[in-house]
Amino acid sequence: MLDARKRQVLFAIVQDYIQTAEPIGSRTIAKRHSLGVSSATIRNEMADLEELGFLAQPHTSAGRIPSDRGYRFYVDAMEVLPVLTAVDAEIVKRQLGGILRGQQMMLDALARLVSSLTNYTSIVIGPQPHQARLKLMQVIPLDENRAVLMLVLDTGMVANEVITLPRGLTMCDLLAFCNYVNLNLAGTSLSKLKDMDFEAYAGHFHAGAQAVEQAMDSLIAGLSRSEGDRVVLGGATNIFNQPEFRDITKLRAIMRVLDEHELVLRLVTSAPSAGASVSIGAENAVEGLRDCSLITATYRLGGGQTGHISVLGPTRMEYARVIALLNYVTKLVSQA
Amino acid sequence: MLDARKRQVLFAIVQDYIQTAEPIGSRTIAKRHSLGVSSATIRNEMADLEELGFLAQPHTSAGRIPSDRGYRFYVDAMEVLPVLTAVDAEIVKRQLGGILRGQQMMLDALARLVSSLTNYTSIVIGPQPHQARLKLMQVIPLDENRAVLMLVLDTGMVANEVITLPRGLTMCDLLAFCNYVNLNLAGTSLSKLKDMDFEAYAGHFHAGAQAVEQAMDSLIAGLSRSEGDRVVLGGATNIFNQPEFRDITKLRAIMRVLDEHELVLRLVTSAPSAGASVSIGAENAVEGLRDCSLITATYRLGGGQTGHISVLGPTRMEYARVIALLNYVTKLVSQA
DNA sequence: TGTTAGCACTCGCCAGTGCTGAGTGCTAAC
DNA sequence: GTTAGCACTCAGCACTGGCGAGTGCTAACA
Repeated sequence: MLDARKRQVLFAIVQDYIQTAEPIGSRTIAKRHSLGVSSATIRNEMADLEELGFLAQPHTSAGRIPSDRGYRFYVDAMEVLPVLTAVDAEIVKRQLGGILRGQQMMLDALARLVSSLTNYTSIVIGPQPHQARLKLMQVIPLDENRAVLMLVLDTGMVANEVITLPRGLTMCDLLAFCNYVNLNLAGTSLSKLKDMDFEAYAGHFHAGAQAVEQAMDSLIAGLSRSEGDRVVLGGATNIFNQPEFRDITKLRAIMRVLDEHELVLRLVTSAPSAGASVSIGAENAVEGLRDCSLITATYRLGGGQTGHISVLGPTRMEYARVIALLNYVTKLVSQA
Repeated sequence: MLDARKRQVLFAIVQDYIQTAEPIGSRTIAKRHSLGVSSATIRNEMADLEELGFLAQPHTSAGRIPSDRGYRFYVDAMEVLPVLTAVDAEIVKRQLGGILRGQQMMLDALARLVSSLTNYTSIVIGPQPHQARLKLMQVIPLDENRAVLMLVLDTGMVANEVITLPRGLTMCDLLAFCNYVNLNLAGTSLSKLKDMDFEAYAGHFHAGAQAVEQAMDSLIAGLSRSEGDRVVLGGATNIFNQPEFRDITKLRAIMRVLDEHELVLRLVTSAPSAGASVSIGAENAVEGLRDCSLITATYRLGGGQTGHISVLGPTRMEYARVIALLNYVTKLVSQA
């Protein structure tokens, strides 16, 4: 597609621009990278690359910057997976060890780790136990008319809610209902539970059936939400440090996107799940991320649960390093 | 302290500046507020007010803007509590009703409500059950070597964690430990539990005592964290809309403060808890909030639990409206 | 004694100007 | 195919003068 020298020139520009955030001129390349040709030759190559759509010129007499397509070519050309420096790997291993030792995975600690290592904003999506099934329901009386309702899934996930007994519903009734659920619904999948009508099950109470129905719905909703809504951001303020976002309107657009967790969830989970996937600039479906790149990697826990870790930065992103990092982190998380 | 006309002039400037965010000139006041005197007289008053420290002049030939002290005087002078407009009250009542109906208080829904009504950033601090006591410990086996450990407090708060049985620790041992805890530690306060050494209690197991100790510590830490770490932000991006924060460095300073939840917690909880407390500009101990005002109100649930709702905005804030709103919201929350 | 009109003065803002330097594209020579 | 040289372009910067909003001061007035 591109001859060897064009690739060298393109890669030189991408790498320099990632470092400096300044348009790169032909003389700069001739000096900093020893390609063995003069700046004039590089100028010709650059003109060709621009015509092919790999480079862009902010204005007539400025240097060139990579276009989205240029970055795309650069990323695709990294046929060998970029490797992590030993230092980075050591840091990750040590810190991640601490995070994973606790039985519960701390999504926010994970997000913080990734963002502090990359200096970009990180997005962590918690695992979604699609196949989770009801293990046990429990009622724990607190006093005469309050009790904790509790649902436990076989994945170990727990939802609980305090219920105040409405008139006509006794603690005994509630315990009976609980027994009934345990006898008949243990092993039912979360998605089936979601569609279930508990008012019918609770129907043999004289009153208070709706209250029970309402509480159960809320519990199940809580469980399914804590399934999908597990979007955690890390280092959102790192965006402020990028010179391309010194313009406040761009910043605002990005922040607005990050605020909408459902949107973020869709964006991240729609990435192909093999290895680290990169979407550059306008490749992002969302208008506000037109100047951003998103790198997403997937981790897999036992039991078919999967989650994602993403890094959001400007298109001028340290692709190699971030990809290496995400691959490493997801590998370690998956092994835990 | 200030004669009637000086107060009128000061209040006029504060109110106009809150609306326009532009320095206010003497002619503007003479026209918009019918004080019955000419702009020249107002100029004299303004010069006096500046000398007294209530006003400031961005540069020689600009209008005046209120200083921190000016805002402070304005706020203190609202001896009658500002009232909420009927429209606002209606919105709050309807929306808050929905939020409070669910048994668990949804802190983030609350934060969203307050920020959407005020167009500022809101900070909600969840209730801290200082006096919470252990109600019950439970072990729910999931399979041969995994179980959910669960602690329930008398407030209805629940913490749970999946534990994988280490070598030498059987499910029976774990259940025995659980019984032991229930017999001996029910009714113990959370703060005491925090200092407790469970390894000793679990000591009659041949092995696995540390694993239990570790899990218990993590559970208790989780409970005390979900006690205090319940800092929820709403509408953080609203700050972007304020013209005074078009400068990105100020914005960054504020965001950095908001990112540190412990700092925010200290800041908000240190406010005097009677009514709505206002801290203006440099009154905020934190450097980054030098240009902000923070209005904090406290809500009280049953059982001595208290929490806070704050609104963070520029010093040029709609004090009256926000104070009225916070008073109303905290009243409704406290009644629920 | 307080209030007011008038006037000179200040200063931010804006548009226009000229200069500089970085970088390009083209051409002719190697 | 490569290179040196040169004319050209254009953003950025500093400087300028005019405009307008607003002030402070003074002298006259009630």
